Amino acid sequence: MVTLKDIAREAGVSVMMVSRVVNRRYNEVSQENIDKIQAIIQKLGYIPDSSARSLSSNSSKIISVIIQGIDNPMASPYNANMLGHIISLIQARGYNAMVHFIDDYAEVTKHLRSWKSEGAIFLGTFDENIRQIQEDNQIPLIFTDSYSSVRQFINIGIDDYKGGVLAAGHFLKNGHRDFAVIAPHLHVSQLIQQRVAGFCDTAARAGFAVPPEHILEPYDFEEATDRLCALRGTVTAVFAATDICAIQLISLLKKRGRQVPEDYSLIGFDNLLYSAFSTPALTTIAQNIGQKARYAVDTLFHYLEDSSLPARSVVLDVELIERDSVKTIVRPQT
Amino acid sequence: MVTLKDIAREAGVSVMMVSRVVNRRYNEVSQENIDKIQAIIQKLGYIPDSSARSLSSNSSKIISVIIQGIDNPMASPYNANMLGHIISLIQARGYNAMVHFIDDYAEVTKHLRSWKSEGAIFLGTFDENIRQIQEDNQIPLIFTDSYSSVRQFINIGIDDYKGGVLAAGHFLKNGHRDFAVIAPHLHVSQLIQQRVAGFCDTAARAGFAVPPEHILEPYDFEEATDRLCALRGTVTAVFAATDICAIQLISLLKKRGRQVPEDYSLIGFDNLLYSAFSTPALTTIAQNIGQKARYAVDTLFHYLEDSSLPARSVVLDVELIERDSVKTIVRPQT
DNA sequence: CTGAAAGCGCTTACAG
DNA sequence: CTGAAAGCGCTTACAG
Repeated sequence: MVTLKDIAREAGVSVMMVSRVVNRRYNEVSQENIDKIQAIIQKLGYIPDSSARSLSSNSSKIISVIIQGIDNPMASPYNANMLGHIISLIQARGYNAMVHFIDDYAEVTKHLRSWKSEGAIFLGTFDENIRQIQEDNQIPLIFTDSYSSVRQFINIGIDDYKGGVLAAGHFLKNGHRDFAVIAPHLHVSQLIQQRVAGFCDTAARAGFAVPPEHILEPYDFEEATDRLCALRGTVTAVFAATDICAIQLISLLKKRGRQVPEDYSLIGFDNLLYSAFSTPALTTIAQNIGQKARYAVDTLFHYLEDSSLPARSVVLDVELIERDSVKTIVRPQT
Repeated sequence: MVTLKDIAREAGVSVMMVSRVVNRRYNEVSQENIDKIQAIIQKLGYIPDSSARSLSSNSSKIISVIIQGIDNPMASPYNANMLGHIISLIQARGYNAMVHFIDDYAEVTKHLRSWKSEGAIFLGTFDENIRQIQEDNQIPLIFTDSYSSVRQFINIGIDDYKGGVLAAGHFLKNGHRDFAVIAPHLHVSQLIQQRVAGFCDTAARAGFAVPPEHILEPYDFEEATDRLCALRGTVTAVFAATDICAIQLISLLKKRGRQVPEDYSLIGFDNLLYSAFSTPALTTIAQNIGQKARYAVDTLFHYLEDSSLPARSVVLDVELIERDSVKTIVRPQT
């Protein structure tokens, strides 16, 4: 292994001179030495040892991405996309990305500390543990899509409530009055709760409240589809709180002889790539995942540069993407 | 920050004693000291410094996952899934996963060396650079889905050729004779070439060779769909070398007024989650991504434990999953 | 079972 | 512009 010492010996200078050149502190070194040392670095293929650097300078150049769930959270295209963008952006800034799948929040601290992570970005629902995580780790922590009563925390999220409002509004505009909601993880995820609340509040305000038994939290999608089909009355419109849920629903309804949008109109949430390719193409609430990732990383580096800044959260906008999964019901004049 | 020294002072023992306890070398320490030291570790919330450990012991406990492409390679559900499984498995063994998106293979060495990665798993097409990467890095390197003329390299792949054979066989069995192939990255990816070769060889052997102009390498999918529709003759069956390609094709054909399977029968490759939910559900060649990830990680640790083992590659099996995207053509007896 | 010494490869802080 | 010294927090190798 080639070390600073090797370069120094070869160049006939001190280790410090080489260190300065490696770190581009060129104004502290004569041009002659810069040239000589760089040539030798090149020749010997010197690569700095990051762990030594981390130990002595107390800066690791590591950013951790903490993802909730240990059973392949990448099966979610949303997580996969966010992670992909985040890693790209971290790299582009010359930092290294360490990824951790976490179930037990106590693991978070262990991991962040042992590698001296300079900051962390969280994907998933950490709502309950945000306070504790923050107390244990005095580095910039960027949460995404979190809702928490903690006053000071940095969150990059979207306007989930508005998404629900838009979905309900679109159904109402198209003549729908009998609604159902399919909301995975409803009881644990405030994000899902917000989407559902936006939807239900809007429907109720228009005089068409969603009965509680029409709000389904799937145990699995097969079972939820059965429950949906078994609902009394004549539900014509279904709001699925995630696209993954919506896409599977289309296929499962089809298996039961029901068509979207003929039998059920459907609106999803997220605007994943596949939503455009389903049949029918899915009308959905779009969020811009690339933008969200960029905000998360930019915000993190913002705090890395100035840790005294006040905690500032970001709420990104959402919009309705109209495709083919909502049918218009023409009602007789009353 | 709490260090070994702090624990040692508090316990009235040497730093070495604490180090032994931390590393569970219990047979080298009296029970009395074990108990005392563990209690203090607990009380002070000691977390070992990984960079110090890496520097002094020359073992980092880091495994790098190198993924080809810098423009969000996670947009590919295949990559996302593999990465997810791989990270889970690396973690489960008490190692840390560092993820790097790479375009320039020279970056690989820089990254692996600077963090003293103990091993690496590669996703993507590194075929051309495998030899160089291996020469530069004397650690276990596990490639996936690679084809290379390098004699000694470890690859975890699937039987891509057989996948093509199965697809062609299924079409033939269902009465198809006029074929087209859509193969993204055909000219750069030997993996795709294998799939196509298996398909074309089988068709040709049955007397229904695929004309070269029927083998389409898409620039983008819109354009490829146009080219497919414009083909002379009466193509009835299309082999898409990836599911992503197949799913988009279904939707793009529909926009042009052509139905799958009525106008074109279609077989994909990979059996991604969404293949089951497309309309029609996609007949495809299945590979087991979880299994492939497991082999990759198991093989890596195998070599970590005994670096003298000979390079051994693994070829996993594939199978045809019949769904609804292939129609049977009944031909008049001749 | 226990501990003092040296060293991993780098940076910080200082003196010149 | 240059370099000698000390130290980051741990482990290795050795002596007892």
